[in-house]
Amino acid sequence: MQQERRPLGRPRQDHKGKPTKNIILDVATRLFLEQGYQVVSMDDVAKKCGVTKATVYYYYKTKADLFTDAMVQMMIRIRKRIFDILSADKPLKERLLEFAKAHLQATVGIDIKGFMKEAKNSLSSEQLQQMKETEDKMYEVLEQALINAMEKGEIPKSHPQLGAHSFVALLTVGNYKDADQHPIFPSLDEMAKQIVDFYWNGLGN
Amino acid sequence: MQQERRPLGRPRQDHKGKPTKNIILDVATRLFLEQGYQVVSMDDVAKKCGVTKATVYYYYKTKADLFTDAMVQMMIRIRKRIFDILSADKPLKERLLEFAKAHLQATVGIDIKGFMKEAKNSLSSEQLQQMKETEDKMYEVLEQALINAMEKGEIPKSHPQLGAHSFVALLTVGNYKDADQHPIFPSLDEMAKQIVDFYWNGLGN
Amino acid sequence: MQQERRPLGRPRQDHKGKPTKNIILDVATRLFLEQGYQVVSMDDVAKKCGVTKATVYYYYKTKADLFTDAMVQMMIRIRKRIFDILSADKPLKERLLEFAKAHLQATVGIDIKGFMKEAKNSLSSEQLQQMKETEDKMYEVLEQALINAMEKGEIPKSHPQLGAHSFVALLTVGNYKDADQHPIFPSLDEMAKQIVDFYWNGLGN
Amino acid sequence: MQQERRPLGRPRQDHKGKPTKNIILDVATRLFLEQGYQVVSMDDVAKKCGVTKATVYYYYKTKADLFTDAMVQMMIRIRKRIFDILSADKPLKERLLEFAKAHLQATVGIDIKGFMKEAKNSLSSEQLQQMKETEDKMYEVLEQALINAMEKGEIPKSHPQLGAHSFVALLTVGNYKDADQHPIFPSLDEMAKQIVDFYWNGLGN
DNA sequence: GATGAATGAGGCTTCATTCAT
DNA sequence: CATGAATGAAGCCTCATTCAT
Repeated sequence: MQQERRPLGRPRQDHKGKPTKNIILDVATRLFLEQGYQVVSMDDVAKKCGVTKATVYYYYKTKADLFTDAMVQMMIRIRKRIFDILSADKPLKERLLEFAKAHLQATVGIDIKGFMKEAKNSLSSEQLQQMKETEDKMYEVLEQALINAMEKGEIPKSHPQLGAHSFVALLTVGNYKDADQHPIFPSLDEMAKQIVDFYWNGLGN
Repeated sequence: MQQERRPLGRPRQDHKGKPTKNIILDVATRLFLEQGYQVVSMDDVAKKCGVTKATVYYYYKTKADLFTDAMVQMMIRIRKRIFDILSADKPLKERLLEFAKAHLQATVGIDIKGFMKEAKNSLSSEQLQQMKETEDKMYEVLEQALINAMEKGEIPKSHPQLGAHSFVALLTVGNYKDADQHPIFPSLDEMAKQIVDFYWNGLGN
Repeated sequence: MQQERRPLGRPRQDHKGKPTKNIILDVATRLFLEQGYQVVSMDDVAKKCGVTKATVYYYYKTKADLFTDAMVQMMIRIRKRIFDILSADKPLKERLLEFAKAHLQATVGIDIKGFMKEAKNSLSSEQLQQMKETEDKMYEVLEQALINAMEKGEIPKSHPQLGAHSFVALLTVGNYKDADQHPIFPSLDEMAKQIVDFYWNGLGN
Repeated sequence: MQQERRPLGRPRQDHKGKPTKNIILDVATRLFLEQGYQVVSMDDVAKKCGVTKATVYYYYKTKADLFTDAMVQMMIRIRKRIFDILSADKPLKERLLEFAKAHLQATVGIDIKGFMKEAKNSLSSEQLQQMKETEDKMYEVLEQALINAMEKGEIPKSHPQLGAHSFVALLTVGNYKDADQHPIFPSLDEMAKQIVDFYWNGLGN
């Protein structure tokens, strides 16, 4: 239950102690996020884990299963982190700023839509459904925070679902780099601040 | 060893009007947008075109070439459409609304970032660069419209690049559907209006 | 999308004795020698082995790998046989005669030069180097026998490397057949004798 | 992408006045000798000639035809050169030395045996026969020179066919390079001299 | 003469998946 | 638990060849 606290810096290759199934899931998550569903092969996962393909299949019946589990678990973890950040006893704007910073620091941009399009032909409808539902729950956390803020009069009443999705959509702007690899703002903090300011205006404040 | 005679060669000119190369490019564009780079096979493209794989390779030396050309040409077309819409002699907000409607009507969400991540290991750096540059030019059209509006005092001065990317990012919200396949707003027009309103506030108006 | 169930997987152990990898290597060696690198396809090899292409790739990552291993192992075997023949306690000329007979009986003419030219664009430089070195070691065995004979005064002192290569070159004459399929001498033994006599003179005896 | 750009400024090989068919044959000969039958494609030949594949097919009905013609014409040219060299009014040994030098200077080692093995599955039996016959005629020139020398008492009487083939076989030693790319003798002239000396002894002189 | 367009066949390689051990 | 061995399917790409123009 207790999520291990990640020290700052890179996650290392060091799979000591962890049960094999967890190693596989972690490695798979990272690979899928970095390269996409199709490009990552079961053998890639196995090799990075230091086991054989057959072992991966021992834990996950199909690649689609592994992918679904990886994405779902990841979204659950993200939801928890979002929840923690948004539960702090601070003004909403400050909480959103922290949310933005955390999201932009994550090396991977979580583009569920993109992943779903790529995998849509390979996943069963149950699996797609399961991912969709987990994704929805992620957004609900943010929605709820907006609803609470509206009820407390911290922000004007408006469509909370639109608000939640807009915020996450705006965050993707932070990952943009132009043809010369320059991001829109040089520092992550500046980027986060600008996005939140823009968003805050958009909410009607 | 005897060679068998086979009925090969150029079939009688089958003039349906469009040159084969264009057919291929159009079909490929559609398939790539719908399913992503990896999932679409050269054979898929060929079959949908009613030609053989070899014919596709006659016009495009590699799958990466076909993909790059498809994406670049598409972005050029989109840029033209954006330019036309934004060149109208109307208040900016109305032009943006039209932009939004047009974009949401297009069956495809143009998620260049997602495509690039998926294809990044398959494309040459020249190809990636070419796509990036074309993408930048797309955004520049919107940026320029924002700059003009700022100079005319139609909107407050702010970071036009951020503004351009934010707008496009917000549009993606329009494609969202929840686990029950419900979009955030039932009608496209309503969706577009809400997004533009939100955006308009974000610009500081 | 539903995956179909297929009856794949490891078939019941079909122990004919030789491990599959050895079968593949042996068959590949024979095919490459008979037909050359380019003409032999991985599928040819697989079919002659009674396995599928994928099985061949399970043991050899590329065709070039399979070829290199096949040629190297073969040259090592040949070197051993040459060594055995030349190690006998007999006059050099008799040993050379036996060498010649053995070589002419072998169905394959070992034309490393030819193989290398054909494969040179397909092999990595490491692979070419490995083959070259193994080839050199083959010749060294014959060189050493010549050096020993020179030291014992059995033949006049001369350039042993030239001597070794000349002998092998002369042996290729034995495989010549004219347009009517007639060899130069009707019997192998006669052919061998004539070549060795010619060679023996050439050495200056 | 546009790929026109044909009309002006093509830095192509300058095949001046020669008729197209000759250009094709010359280019094909060179390519086949350098790389072998299988590796050279009709398109390779066409491109090096500055024409299209269809043009090559206009002159040669099949690749096997082109190959056969190329090889046969080449062997005829070689036969002429051998004939010229061997017709000089000099002692046989000197003529052989010149033969050897000329052969070793030619960039390509003419290994008909190797070519035939590689092409054997692709050529018709008529084509194989034709090449064989032309090859035989090449050797006959040398045979005849040996016969004449025997009749003049310049060399002992022996089997002229064996003598001819042995000489050509020995010449291949001149092209050998070890794993470090060192030939047996550093200079071509020295190599030729050593080979001819060895051969001369072999003839029984 | 020469070419542009097209094709069927086939070659190399990868991959998800299976199953006996 | 874990793996080694195997496979069918499919994907990318090349090539000899053909034929209308």
